[in-house]
Amino acid sequence: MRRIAHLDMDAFFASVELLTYPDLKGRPVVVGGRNASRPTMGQDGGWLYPKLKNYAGRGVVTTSTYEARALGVFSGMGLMKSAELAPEAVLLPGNYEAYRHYSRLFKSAVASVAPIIEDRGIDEIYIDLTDLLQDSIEIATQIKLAVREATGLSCSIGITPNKLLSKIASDLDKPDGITILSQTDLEAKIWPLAAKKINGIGPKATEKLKNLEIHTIGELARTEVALLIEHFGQSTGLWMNRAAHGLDDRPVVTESEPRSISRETTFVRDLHVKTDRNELSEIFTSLCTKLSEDLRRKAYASKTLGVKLKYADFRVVTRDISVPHALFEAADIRRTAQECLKRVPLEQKIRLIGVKASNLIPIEDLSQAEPALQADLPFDFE
DNA sequence: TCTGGGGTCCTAGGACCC
DNA sequence: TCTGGGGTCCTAGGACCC
Repeated sequence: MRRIAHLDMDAFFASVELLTYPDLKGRPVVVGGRNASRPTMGQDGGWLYPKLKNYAGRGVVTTSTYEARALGVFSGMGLMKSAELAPEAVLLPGNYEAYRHYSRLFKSAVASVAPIIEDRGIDEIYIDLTDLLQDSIEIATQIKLAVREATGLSCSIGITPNKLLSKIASDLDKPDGITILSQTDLEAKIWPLAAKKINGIGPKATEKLKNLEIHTIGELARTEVALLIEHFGQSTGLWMNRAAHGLDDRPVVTESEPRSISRETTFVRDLHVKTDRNELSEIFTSLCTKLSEDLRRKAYASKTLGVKLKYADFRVVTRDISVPHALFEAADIRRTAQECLKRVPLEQKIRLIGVKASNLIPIEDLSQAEPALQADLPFDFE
């Protein structure tokens, strides 16, 4: 039997901000907004904080403190809408360098206790505890202490036989909690929960399940697998059934290569190629330059370049193109992405543009004989 | 002035090859 | 003059996650 932990940092971005602004502790605080202003120092040496109600512009809530969540403000919510719910809440712009710094700190603190770690983004990880000797409760306590000593931050931990259950478990006692479950807890602790608590069941699937009168994980577990396959297809249907029974074989993956690297930006106002050509062109070039820098820094070249456009009405289109020789120079990216752009309808106003590199080849593998050079053999020997 | 940015994985049709 | 079955790659879109 495996023993897998899921660790989730509590309100991570907001909590990092509270380290800088400790007097905000206990108040509703929201992180988000691209051009939100930083707090300024007042006459008396105290901080003056910008309020949510004074923000104007595009943008969503990235993280909110538990006090803000109590007012109905959650991640992903538009800032203008959240200002109606919590006008007096403090709004801070994101400081991603600081978040990455604390992310590295907490992950290395965990590694000092339990080294088999799967990265799941900036604020959460899976940990394989199977080969450790101590009780789960002891390990969890030790990990939380190490994280707190390294960062001053709290986290919540779930420990169960697999990733699926641990992800659910870590959410059951938040913030600063520890939840340890075994398969025998399934009926009592997991089945009463909403089906969307299963990682992988999102808004669309939840809606479809609701139409089948399936709301909880228990109801999902008691549904004939044939019915699930009928509505969701073979692989999703089988997976949903297994998930509802708490079954999940996925290993903790400690290393992986990136599949794609991308840059995108939403404009302050919607733009049109006809009237805003120069501005668009400048933004497009700058995205290509940044993407090139990202590729160089991570030491990858790309054989498939793509563009993404979001129209004013939120429709999204993508176009991509594969090239015979992997590239990473800004000028090459710009030229190739331009080819993709030519195939996108541009009659309407645009709110977002993005550039993506996929089919990534590590730069160190690049000097190997290029397949294109060998492709010109005169005969087909088969 | 509702709705960010960076990712992963899956599906599905068509081209092309054997 | 009529019909295979695999396989891979490419492209576009969509669901989902943090």
